[in-house]
Amino acid sequence: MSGDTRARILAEALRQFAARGFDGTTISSIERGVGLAEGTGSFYRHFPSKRAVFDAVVEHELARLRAIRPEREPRGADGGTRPLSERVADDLRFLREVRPLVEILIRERDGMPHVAERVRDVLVERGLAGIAGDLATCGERGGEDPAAAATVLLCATVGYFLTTEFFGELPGGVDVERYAGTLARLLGGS
Amino acid sequence: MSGDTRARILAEALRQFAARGFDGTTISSIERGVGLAEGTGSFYRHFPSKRAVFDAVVEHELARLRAIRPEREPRGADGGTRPLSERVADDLRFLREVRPLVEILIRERDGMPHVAERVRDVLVERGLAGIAGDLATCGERGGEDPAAAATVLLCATVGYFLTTEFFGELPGGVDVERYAGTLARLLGGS
DNA sequence: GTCTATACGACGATAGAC
DNA sequence: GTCTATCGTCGTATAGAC
Repeated sequence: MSGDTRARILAEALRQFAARGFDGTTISSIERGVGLAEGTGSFYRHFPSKRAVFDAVVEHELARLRAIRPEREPRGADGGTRPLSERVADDLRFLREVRPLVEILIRERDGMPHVAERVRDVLVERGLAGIAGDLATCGERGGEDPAAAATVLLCATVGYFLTTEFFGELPGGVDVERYAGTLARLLGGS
Repeated sequence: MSGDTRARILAEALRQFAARGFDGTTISSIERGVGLAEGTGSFYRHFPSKRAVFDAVVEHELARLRAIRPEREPRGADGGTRPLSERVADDLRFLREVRPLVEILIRERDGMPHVAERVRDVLVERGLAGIAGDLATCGERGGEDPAAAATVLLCATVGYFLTTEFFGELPGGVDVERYAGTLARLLGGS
């Protein structure tokens, strides 16, 4: 039960960094969160510094997200191209998993530009490439400017996620399925 | 030159709160930013506490944004309905003005839920209502679900803003005009 | 591996001279 | 209205007993 204290610190630190930021999180509050006595330096038996646990949290999250990122243009045997609306719904589910790291990135992106770049790589770069592929393999109209249409698809997806997560429920209460369906329809997919 | 120290503190505090957050901003750094000697309590001759200047900054920004928010469904004499793409570009220009307050809101939204609600009102609520009006007055197709189409328009606009501001340049380098034009075309507007 | 105790610095805030 | 000086508190981190 005590051998995995390091892992419990990692999970607790992720929660607190995402909720209250780096400065708003204290060693004492992490200790309390994992059941250690507050104010004692027991934390330091597992990590050498606050910054060290922060870096470890980011690395751990990046590795986890790379593992669960939805596959684009599946190379599997089925080969069937799923409707665009289902792919948008996939992306929105994936974005929910990314939320803690995005929360950390938004608060702490100054002073950690390398992390910003790696998150950007996982989310934006691969997202756009995959979305452009979606539009192509679906054979849908991208209009006269398919590259810009792919950008619209990406921004509309990320925008729905950020707006609902950071500003609360959307007016009109458009849920994920309805949103994904409408977006796909506007882009010409089913 | 010294009578407006209070106003200079307000402007400097806005900059620092947006760039480094509430905790990351110190009274000393504000004093230094406005030319006062660092570490002296001169700040306190103008505001009673750090929290007080924070609240004043938020109020000041909210008032400024309400004043410059782009008018929807103009009641002016011209009466001409501008193309949807120009309205999207208007919104994106407005969002650039909102950036400091959004930056503050994203970092500090816990512990100031009333502010989150007021910003949400200025941006999302009125934004959606105005956008729905845009779609209606433009007489464009919203597809089979005009309300959801309006939500897509809003999220695509906010998403472009947040993605470029927080994650840097978009891959493919789609600029504002190209993005606004493509988005309007997909929604059926010119 | 967890505790007691503490050193050290940073920051918010106040008192009071000028 | 700005400065000098200082108090109190909190947070990171370390030393060392158990």
